[in-house]
Amino acid sequence: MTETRRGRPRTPLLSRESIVEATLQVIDSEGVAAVGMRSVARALGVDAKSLYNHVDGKDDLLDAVTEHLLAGLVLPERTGDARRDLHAIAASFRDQALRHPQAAPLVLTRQLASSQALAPINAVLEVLKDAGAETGDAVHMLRMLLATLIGTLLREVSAAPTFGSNDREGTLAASGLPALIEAAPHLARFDREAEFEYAVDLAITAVLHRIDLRRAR
Amino acid sequence: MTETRRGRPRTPLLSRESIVEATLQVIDSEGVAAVGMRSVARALGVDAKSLYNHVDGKDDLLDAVTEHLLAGLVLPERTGDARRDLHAIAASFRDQALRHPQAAPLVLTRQLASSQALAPINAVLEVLKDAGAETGDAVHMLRMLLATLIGTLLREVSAAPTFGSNDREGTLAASGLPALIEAAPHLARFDREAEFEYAVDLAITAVLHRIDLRRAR
DNA sequence: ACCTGAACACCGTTCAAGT
DNA sequence: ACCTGAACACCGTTCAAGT
Repeated sequence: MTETRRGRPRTPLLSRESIVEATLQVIDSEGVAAVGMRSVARALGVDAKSLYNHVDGKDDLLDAVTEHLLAGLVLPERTGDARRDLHAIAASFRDQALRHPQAAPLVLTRQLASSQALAPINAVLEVLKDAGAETGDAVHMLRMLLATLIGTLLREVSAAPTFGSNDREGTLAASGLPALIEAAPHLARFDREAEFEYAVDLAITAVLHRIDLRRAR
Repeated sequence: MTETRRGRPRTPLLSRESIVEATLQVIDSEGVAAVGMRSVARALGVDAKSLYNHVDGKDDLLDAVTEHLLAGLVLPERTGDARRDLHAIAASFRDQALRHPQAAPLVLTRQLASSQALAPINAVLEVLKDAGAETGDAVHMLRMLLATLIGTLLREVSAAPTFGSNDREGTLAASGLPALIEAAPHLARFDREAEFEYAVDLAITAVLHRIDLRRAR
């Protein structure tokens, strides 16, 4: 009966964006394992069920966070030097992934068909193509570069097993494995930045080298 | 008072080993997300709380599964050919990881100081050293190889974003990104075995090439 | 359109029993 | 030594309200 009654508008308390930001707060302060409908809602001073008006569920929430992070990636200007350009793309991906270190596993691990994820892919393909790679090869190279990048970063945020960093040397020394014992001092130290540079540089070198080989027929 | 009374021995229903095996059954049939104290106990016809007599909690249970899988890795015989040997180690790692495809993320992702994990590390270091790598370099190379291996396998079991496989070409075509559109047909196909060979071979080639460079001073 | 109360079917884990 | 009943403090999610 009173359908025409224009009630107070009441600006909405929540939005997908504000929920994503609150989730990032939870992740930054308590880790990704602490993310839940209830914890995120608490950070917003709201009931957990309210989130369902803006988000499809927990899984969709985590997708939204991942997408948000990927969207923040800033692609570097092309310089014309393939090595420099690939390096710059990798570096900006790393920068973005490490802006919220606790959230990194999301970005590195979640399968996302999102358009946000496509821009960096396109950028890498462009560089490879201009460097002389045939399209089919470029895709294989892209995948190899991505694998190295992801594997390296996963390790850096220490969610992957590479057995170094704070492995106490004792375990290694007690292993009875000679090559391991000899390398123990090196395995015990881990310079994140240097390790990233090393792995990415090696991968890029390999790719560019292979392009040259193919071009020479 | 009746302490001397030797009651029926009653062979225990559970063991750490049997629990691990039941967990693998759950993982194989319902995925790693379905693992829980209750689901594993159900597979054993036992109450969930009983598991706590053999396992420290859910996290320790998953560690035990990871360790069990790593322990099953069979290292190949050395042939003297570094390339062949590295390839064989990578292949046996992949074989083991794919024996329980749903469990692969565990093996690829869980930080484990376990001695089970050390044997393959030692094997790679040995090959690199015999190929002429200085110990410090060998550790960097090991980490790079591992990163590529893990990144590739994560993608293969489709827990990592590389944007191919069943990405419908439509999304790519609609992206408006030229290099992506051109590569769409290649991005849409993904031969697991071939992709693995390609990435691992590229990484191994890069490492062996760098060893040669260093040896030449 | 957006938020919540009541409610449901789950979790992992502790601890005091029981045998 | 090993297993469980009772119990606790959690989960994600649905649905029928309320405004």
